[in-house]
Amino acid sequence: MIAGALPAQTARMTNRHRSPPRDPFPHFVETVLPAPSAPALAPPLRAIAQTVALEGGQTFRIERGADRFVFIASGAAKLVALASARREQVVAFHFAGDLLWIASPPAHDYLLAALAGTTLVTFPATAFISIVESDAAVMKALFERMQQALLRSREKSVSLGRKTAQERIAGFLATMADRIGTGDALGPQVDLPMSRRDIADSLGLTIETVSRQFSELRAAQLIETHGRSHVRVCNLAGLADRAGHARAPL
Amino acid sequence: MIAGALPAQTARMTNRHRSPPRDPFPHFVETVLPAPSAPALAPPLRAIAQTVALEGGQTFRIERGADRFVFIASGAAKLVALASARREQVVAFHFAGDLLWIASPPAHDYLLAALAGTTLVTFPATAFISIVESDAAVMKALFERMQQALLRSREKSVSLGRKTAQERIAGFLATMADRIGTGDALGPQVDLPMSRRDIADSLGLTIETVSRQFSELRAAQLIETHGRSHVRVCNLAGLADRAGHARAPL
DNA sequence: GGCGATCATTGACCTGGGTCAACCGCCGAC
DNA sequence: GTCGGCGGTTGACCCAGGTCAATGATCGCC
Repeated sequence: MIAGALPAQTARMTNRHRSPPRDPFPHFVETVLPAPSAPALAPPLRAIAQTVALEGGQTFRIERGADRFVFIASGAAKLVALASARREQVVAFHFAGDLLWIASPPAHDYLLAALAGTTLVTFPATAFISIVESDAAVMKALFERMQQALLRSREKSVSLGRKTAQERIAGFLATMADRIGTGDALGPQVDLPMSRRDIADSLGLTIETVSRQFSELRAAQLIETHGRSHVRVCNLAGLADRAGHARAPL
Repeated sequence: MIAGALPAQTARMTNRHRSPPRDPFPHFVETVLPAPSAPALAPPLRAIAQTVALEGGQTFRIERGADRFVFIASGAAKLVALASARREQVVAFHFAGDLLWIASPPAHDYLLAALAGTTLVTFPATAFISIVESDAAVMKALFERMQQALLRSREKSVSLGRKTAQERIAGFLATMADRIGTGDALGPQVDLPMSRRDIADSLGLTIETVSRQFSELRAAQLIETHGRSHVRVCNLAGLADRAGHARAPL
């Protein structure tokens, strides 16, 4: 079940920031379980929990038919659907604090790949549900997380189905500024944990197109980039504008 | 909240099959509520339920900030995100028996449009949840429906992000054969309730491309069509093959 | 049964972004 | 510091599918 490294990538993945192996389970409890529910549910959940530490580039594969819940205690990861040999679709990015659910899919295989050092707490879905199902508050919390995932996925459908390359990139950067940006909302900074390839695979584009659009947004003074991953958003409104998030007036 | 007709469409929408206005609420109860939960929950749910009958082409719009659950008692509908003036993305098709949840979206407006005569039972989301949240079995059932919606949405992302026009159409037809097909699995027949435009808006294509791909699949003997909406799948395996549903070997 | 509007199909052409290829520059290793 | 390699950028070209336009098929209506 665990973490075969993608062939080409491991060599250079160093353990620069090897953090002390602190138990991530309490973090899961306080993030996911409403306070009143925690004491009763934490012990049985801990009994079925598995903790996985991934280095950047390593993957967590879901075998066919074995649904799992995965809590991201730290780090960042991409959820990838394998359409075929050289066609991967990044279905979602997930960051520390996210809880996701990966199912046995009808049409494609999925895998979760760490973008950097990442710690996961995972549970078999059926056992997880049967522990938690009697607790309405937890089910409601789960439910709301799934709603959010569904909403994000639908927004992605709009992006993939009806937007130009520039709109997708602008929307992507605006979303990232919102989800993992630092600094004030007027000039947020983002340290992108994913490569250009990951961005391309998420937005249904190629790395070349991603790169060209970054260059255009840079030329238009909407963003500044430093190094491969650091982006400073100079004009968030302008960016959102180019993202084509048009609502019906009023 | 209700059913403004899309401007251009109402004129010809006739009430050919005007069915007697049977109360759809019991259908909701038996489809969505597990039997043991029904007696306790049905009355309070009925108190907040609104029944809506739509003719083909009429829409049910969700106003900003008012999440609703919608049960489709009969008929068929498309859930549309309004990307902008002439860019609509059909985010999902739904058929009788489906329960969906429509939220106040962050970036786009959504609306539900009937593809034919359709009966809905709708509930304000917050009130609905607070009634059912104490019932683990119902929450679990809701949860599973949302999982399925999420899975479908992710599959749509793969389709929109990484598939060719022909793969999208083949996959669409295979899915429709599965969801609303009649007859044996070897030669299922489908009566498509949606127009070519709806299909195009769902798959991120244009009507012309949809039409061309239908023609190609017809020429390849994979399907036969009669009239606008009737499709007979002659070779489901071949269709699935062209859908590019490549799983990793094994 | 025939009319007419709308939807679907087909063809000709065009373009956004994919593909292929060359180069650059960041970053970790030593 | 300098070296090497990978990831990113840039340019030239091409093609799947979008656009524009004209014709044909359905189907509700009278």
